Order: sequence, then C-alpha cells, then structure tokens
Amino acid sequence: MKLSGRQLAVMRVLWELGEATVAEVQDCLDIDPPLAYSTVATVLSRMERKGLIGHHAVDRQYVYHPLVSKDAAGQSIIGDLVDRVFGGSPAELVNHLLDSDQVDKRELERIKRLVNEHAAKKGRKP
Amino acid sequence: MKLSGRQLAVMRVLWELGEATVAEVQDCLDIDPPLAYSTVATVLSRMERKGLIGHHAVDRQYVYHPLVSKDAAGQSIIGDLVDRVFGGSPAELVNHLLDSDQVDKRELERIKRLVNEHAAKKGRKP
DNA sequence: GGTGTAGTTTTACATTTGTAGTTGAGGGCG
DNA sequence: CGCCCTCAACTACAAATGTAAAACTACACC
Repeated sequence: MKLSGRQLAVMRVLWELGEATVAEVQDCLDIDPPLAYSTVATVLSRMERKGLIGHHAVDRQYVYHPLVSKDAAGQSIIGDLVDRVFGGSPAELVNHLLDSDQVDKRELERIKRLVNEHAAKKGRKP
Repeated sequence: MKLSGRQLAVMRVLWELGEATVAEVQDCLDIDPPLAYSTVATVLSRMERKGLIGHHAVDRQYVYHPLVSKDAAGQSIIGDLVDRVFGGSPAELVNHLLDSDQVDKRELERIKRLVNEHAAKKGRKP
C-alpha cells in the first residue's frame, strides 16, 4: 500500500471520524490555505479508485469510510521505512527515534513500558 | 526534506559509498530490471538541483556525494511519520513497530537496550 | 413549474516522478 | 586526421499528484 501526503491526511480524518462526507473531510483537514471542496472530492475519488476507501450514499451525499485500517497502514508504512532507510533493522529506527526531540520524558517512559511489556509477552509465548 | 522512493534508494547508495559516479550508483542500485544509465543520471541531476547531493568533476566524470546526512534524513523522515501517522506520539510508532514481524527476539533485545541506555542518559543530564 | 442550491462528476492544468532515447563534446586510437 | 567511445546534457513522455474551476443533477422552495 502506498499513500501520498494528501492521501494520508485524508485517511487520518477518516480513521478519526470513522466515516465522513466530503465537506466533513474538508473541514477536518487542517490545512492552510484550506482546500477547495472539489479538491477534496477529487482526492477522495482517486483514493476510492485505488481501493483505499469506500463510500455509500446517504441522502444525496456520499459518506466515505476507510477500507484499510490505521493499524494495517501504519504497519505497512513502518515496514517500508525500516526496509528502505534503516536496512531492515527496526532497532536502527528506534535509535534514531530516541535521538529525536519529539521524545520527551513522558514519551520515553511510555516507550520503555511498551518494550518491556512486549518483551514479557514474547518471552511467555514465543 | 522530502525524498521519493528512487531518490531514497540513490541516497542509500551514496551514504554507503560516501561518493560515487553515475555508473557506480547504477551498479549498486539493486533493481530489477536495472535502470538505464541515463535514468540514473537524470535522478542524480534532479537531486542535485534540489540540494540533496553535490558533485565534483574528476577526470571527465562526475562524482556525486550526499549533502544531507543519513542521520538528518532519517530524523526528518521519522519526524514526519510520527507527526503524520501517529499524531505526534513516538510511542505510538514504537507500539506499531513492536507488533511488526520485522522485530524478532534479537532486534527486541537491541531495542530494549537502546531504550534503557537512553533513559539513563536522559535521567543523568536532562 | 422555474430557480437556487448543494453536492457529485467531469475536465483541466501544473508539477513531480520514473524512465529512457538522443545529442554533443572531449579524448583516445588507428 | 578522422572515427569511435564515454559521459554529461538535453529532450521526451507517461503516470501520479495537487489543485480547482466548470458542468451536471436532483431537491426544495417559492
């Protein structure tokens, strides 16, 4: 699966809302300057053509919904990143991530906990 | 900074080799079917125009070298990913990463070590 | 029943990317 | 001296993306 920048932004809205009309997507896209209605509609159409999302009509308007889960997409994107930038080593990714200033104390704690939990699970049932 | 798929592949070669001629990049790109010489040359030119790489002439041929470090690029790409997919939470990324089958026991150990080391460093000198 | 109006579909166009052929110039070789 | 070879440079073109105006269509309201 492959998402362009705008497509990803739209997917985020759909993941967040579960489903949404064109106008709702347009509103939730926090972009400056805001996209025209027809622009959003075009993006949604193309995404549907690619099977990323689906729609059903409700009262003359389309309600779009994701066909790929956030988890699946995240998984795929991360896998790609690990392969293409970090030579297949997830640890390399983590290493870079930890150096980033996006990781404050709070996030670091969460990460530590996640890793330990995961290690426990893995050890219990491999 | 923004790298397309092919551009990233080329950067990987340059990061690996430090610097390289067009033909060397072509050889090191492990792509099937292999890209034409002129294709690689075009990609390199465009990347240079965008300031991603530079070149100097040696004996009638160009030797290209990266202008952005792998670390910087990795940082930027990860930052983007965290922002755009995981709502700014690095822990979310890690969570997904751990669920990936790219993380085997060995990688998990490495990750655990990295996290603990980092926590120690952070605790010492915040 | 005509006329807005909201919403979808169509059409349009620039930019970026992926890919590669063609051209042109400098240098070596016969 | 003229030909060939190797590169860099230019040109080309299709697909995807980003963006949006224009056209169409069904509905409601006067």
